[in-house]
Amino acid sequence: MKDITPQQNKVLDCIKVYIKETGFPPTRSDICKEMGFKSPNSAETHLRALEKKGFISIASGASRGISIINNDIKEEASSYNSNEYPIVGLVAAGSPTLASENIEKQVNCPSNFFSTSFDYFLRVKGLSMKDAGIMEDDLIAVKKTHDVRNGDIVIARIEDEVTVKYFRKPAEDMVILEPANDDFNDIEINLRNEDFFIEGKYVGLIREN
Amino acid sequence: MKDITPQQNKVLDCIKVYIKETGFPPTRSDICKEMGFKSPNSAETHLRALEKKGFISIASGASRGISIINNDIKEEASSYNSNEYPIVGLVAAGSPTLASENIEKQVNCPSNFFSTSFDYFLRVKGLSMKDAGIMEDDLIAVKKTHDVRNGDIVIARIEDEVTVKYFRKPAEDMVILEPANDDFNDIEINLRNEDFFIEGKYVGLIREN
DNA sequence: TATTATACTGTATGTATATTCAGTATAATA
DNA sequence: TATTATACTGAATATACATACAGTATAATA
Repeated sequence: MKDITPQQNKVLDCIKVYIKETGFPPTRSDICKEMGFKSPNSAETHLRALEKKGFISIASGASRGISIINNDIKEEASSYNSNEYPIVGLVAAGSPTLASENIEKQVNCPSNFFSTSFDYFLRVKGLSMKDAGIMEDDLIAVKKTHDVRNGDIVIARIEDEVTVKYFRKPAEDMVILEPANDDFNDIEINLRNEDFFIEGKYVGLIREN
Repeated sequence: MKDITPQQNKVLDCIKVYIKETGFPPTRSDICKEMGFKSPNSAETHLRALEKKGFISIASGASRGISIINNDIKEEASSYNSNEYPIVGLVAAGSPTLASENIEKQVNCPSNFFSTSFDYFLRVKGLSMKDAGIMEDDLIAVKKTHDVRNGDIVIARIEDEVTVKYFRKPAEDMVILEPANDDFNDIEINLRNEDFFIEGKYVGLIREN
């Protein structure tokens, strides 16, 4: 698809606004009023350009026969790609996080809800991340990844226990998990001795009150 | 609103289908083709009945000037219960909260996302509710209501300032707004002297990281 | 019983509207 | 340099369309 010019974009926007406000598309004359044109042909040529470039379709002969073609993938995703995401509890035993017995329920949520994509929600237990604003029973959106950096809030598994903490790696064989609450202590993990696994990364939070 | 007749409902459906398929509303003649009428006046009288009963509006003089009037209840019940909600900033001046200039953007969110329905998202400024897990730049889901109880987290306006705090009403003419942060002090409001208004109630929270 | 709402056919008409033709001007390509 | 795309004004016109008027018929109210 060819690039839209700034002026054509203005015309396209003005059509969208008109439809949103009135419920039906504008005439050439309506576009002229909105855009300040003095000839209906100004609107006509813009419409033909927008049609040629695939942004709208024009029904021949019909009045107000303009319809917006939604070929913007991102836009389409935002309006229609609403998916079910599982909510899992903080499972103590070393069973797979997403095993069906751990799934509390499925919630409907737009896939692009947070700036980063995510894979599931985790129901938080305890107040170890209180000062980061993560409270008991909050749902945190987790992106499954091993690529985490110092300062990230991670979902980690140590031996059989799953926990949410700040991540810090001061040495090649060492990881420190820091809570955001003075009542809790840092957890030091020696990667040579202990069974340690990064489940994923915290990318967002939802709280129901 | 008066009851719709079966035939009028057919006409209304046919208009909705036409809009969905073409992107613009039908003419009287189009309706005749769809419905099998032989006179444009058949469509006209149905349209006038639908207008009178509040199901559509008809722009006078405009071709295809039909627009469907959404009654909210029906939409919530039928469609994918996914809606656009506005995000508003904490507006200092006494301008209406939902005025377009205050709307940061619209986000798509299932309407039943939180256990309580809500009307808009408010972008939080400051850390006065930190110990309640409400951090700077969080989005709190606000339900517009005046019916708040002691202990609720409310969105209130004092004079020209909007704030989020715990609500307590120890006496008939007094309200105390309590922050959830030791660095902040309670706000006492004398309802007889001060301009005080409850914008709504906190029912949920979303954080993007 | 008279009136009003529903549910149509059929004709007519002014105007709203799409669309073509004729120009002017500028910037970007080939 | 010639050509094409963009960005307009201005006028003309065939037709798409809303809408009024004149009827017919049935069922539901008042």
